[in-house]
Amino acid sequence: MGRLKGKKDLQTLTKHFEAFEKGVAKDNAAERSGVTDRKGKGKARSAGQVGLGLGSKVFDGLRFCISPEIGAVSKHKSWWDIIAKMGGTVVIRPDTAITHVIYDGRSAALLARELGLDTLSELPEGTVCVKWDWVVKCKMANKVLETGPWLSFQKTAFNRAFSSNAAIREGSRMRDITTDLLKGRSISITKRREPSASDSETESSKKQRAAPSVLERQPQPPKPVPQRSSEAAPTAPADAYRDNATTHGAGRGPGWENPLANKGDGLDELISGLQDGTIREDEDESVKENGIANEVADDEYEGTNPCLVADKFKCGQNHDGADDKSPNEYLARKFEEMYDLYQGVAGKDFFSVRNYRMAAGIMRRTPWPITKGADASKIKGIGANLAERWIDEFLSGRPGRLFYEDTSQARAIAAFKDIYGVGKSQANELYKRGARSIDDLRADPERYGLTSGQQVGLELYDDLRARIPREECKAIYDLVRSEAMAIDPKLWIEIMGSYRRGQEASGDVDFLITEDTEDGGSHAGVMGKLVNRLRDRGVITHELSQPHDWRALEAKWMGVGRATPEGKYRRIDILCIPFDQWGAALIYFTGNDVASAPSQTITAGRGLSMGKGSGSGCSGSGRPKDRLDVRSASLESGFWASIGYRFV
DNA sequence: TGGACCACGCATCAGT
DNA sequence: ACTGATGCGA
DNA sequence: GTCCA
Repeated sequence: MGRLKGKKDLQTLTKHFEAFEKGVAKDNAAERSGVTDRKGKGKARSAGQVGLGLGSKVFDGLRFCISPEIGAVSKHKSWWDIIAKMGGTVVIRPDTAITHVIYDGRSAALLARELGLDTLSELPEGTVCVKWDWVVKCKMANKVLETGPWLSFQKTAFNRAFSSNAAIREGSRMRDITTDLLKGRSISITKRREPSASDSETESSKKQRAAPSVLERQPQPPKPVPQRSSEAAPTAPADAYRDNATTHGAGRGPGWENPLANKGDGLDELISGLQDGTIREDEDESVKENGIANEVADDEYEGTNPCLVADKFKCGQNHDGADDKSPNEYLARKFEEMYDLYQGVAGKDFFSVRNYRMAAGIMRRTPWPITKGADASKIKGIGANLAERWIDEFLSGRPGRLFYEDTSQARAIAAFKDIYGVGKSQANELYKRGARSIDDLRADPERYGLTSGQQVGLELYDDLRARIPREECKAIYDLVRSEAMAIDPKLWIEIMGSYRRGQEASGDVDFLITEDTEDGGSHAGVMGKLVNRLRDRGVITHELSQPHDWRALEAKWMGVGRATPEGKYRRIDILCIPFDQWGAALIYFTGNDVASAPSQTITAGRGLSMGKGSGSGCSGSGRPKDRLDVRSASLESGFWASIGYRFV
């Protein structure tokens, strides 16, 4: 009887709560400035005002934790409101300053779990668990009543454990609000997870984890195509394709040779050029951002990096080795540490984390030694926050916030994030809900409300995490291609990703499919047939996402399959694209970290965008950026040249 | 002070 | 049933 | 997180 159906509930409620907190802050401000008539509308409010009279803060100094409950958003809202009106403070997660917990349920173990604690003994000493009724009575009496009759749990095991276990709390890392006022910081409970008696009592009857969502549903049968060809592609006016057609017909550019006729197409050569040792496959993220950072830094300090473009994506630049050139290597590493650490941490927004990474690049590229934060804040990209809060702390040499981060938590969350379908947000949520290992999740999947896709990810955790040997990619490719050919021999189908980059192993296998429209052909509808056939052959075993429109020229399918019934399960993506995007898509979806990631970045930096939007120049929308349709192949070579990027 | 900064398609879900 | 927001992968 | 209107 999960009171908490899923993590979504908590998230939703949290959102409401944040809104509520804002409202309270505003109200307080308004009160201070003498505005008494607030535009509140709940009956709870007026009742409270009537009952209390002005300035009567019955709950002044008390701090309440109300555990989230599903399907009760409005109830909680009114509860918060009432307590706030009575002068109390409301929090949604327990901290070291709470005085009361509102709980109407029946089991201490349940409550502990809902609070994200291992046991209630982690609550601050003296915390009282009371039923909501107590608040109501207090409100009516206009004073704080004895809690006796309204205790959530009568004097029993809980209360005993409570008082006798005070010492344990030393180890608990429940948020100490006296030292940690940081907003958004997640509460970390690192006490070893010891299943309590009540845990097993309430959980043992759980049924086996839900079966992985094996395919049972067939894609819809093909329908007649209303639209006739890619000319009608919605992404750009027909004019935009004129040029493409030319290049198209010529078929000169890299990636334009028909793979059927010519297995190794032009891009392969380009790719091989990429691999000549200066480029490391796994550099990914930091590379592109360093690119920006370099640019930024270079603006400020000309001459430090004479060969800007050339250097930018040569990831050969030492990342971890001694970089003697930089007097600020120490700081750079610290920021890289921060980036690694916070990347998986909820509560840090995308841009903040990205800036840590940028800061690392800036540090490394700043030619003069930074000795204090104030110096650094002069640099574009380093603001007051980074300078004062972080750089000064790093330079002080004292263990700072970074030092105190909980690595066991980080490790658990990192493991969760490796589950397909579980990202930063969910990984943190799972931890909050008490999970500490993959086995915890497997032992009781229902408790965590995993989606079907996530269940597949959990079920196939090891397989999906494993790299796929090139050999096996090839085997899968052959299977897929033969089915595709059986559907329509004129299809173009190419394997993408790291396989295409010549890597020895890949994380997944993805396919790009199109068909030349020249002779009226079209690959519309192929996706469904192909998936069906592969499923029948047992190549495809699980489905993770389907295209909205199986017959669209642009469609994406994601799932799991294997080359042989004994083989490991592998992630498989299939992508259909309009024919005229083939060339660009080859580059784009080959997804080379060197080519694709920085190309987005670098174009963005130059006021261009790789979005699939309009053709060139959409000033009408007032958009600051000119749009360059990269997907139009004719622009391809010119595009890459225009941004000053060369493959070799 | 508040918005821009940011790929995009699909799944899921809150709100209505 | 529909819409908009969010999370996710890549 | 920083930067800019």
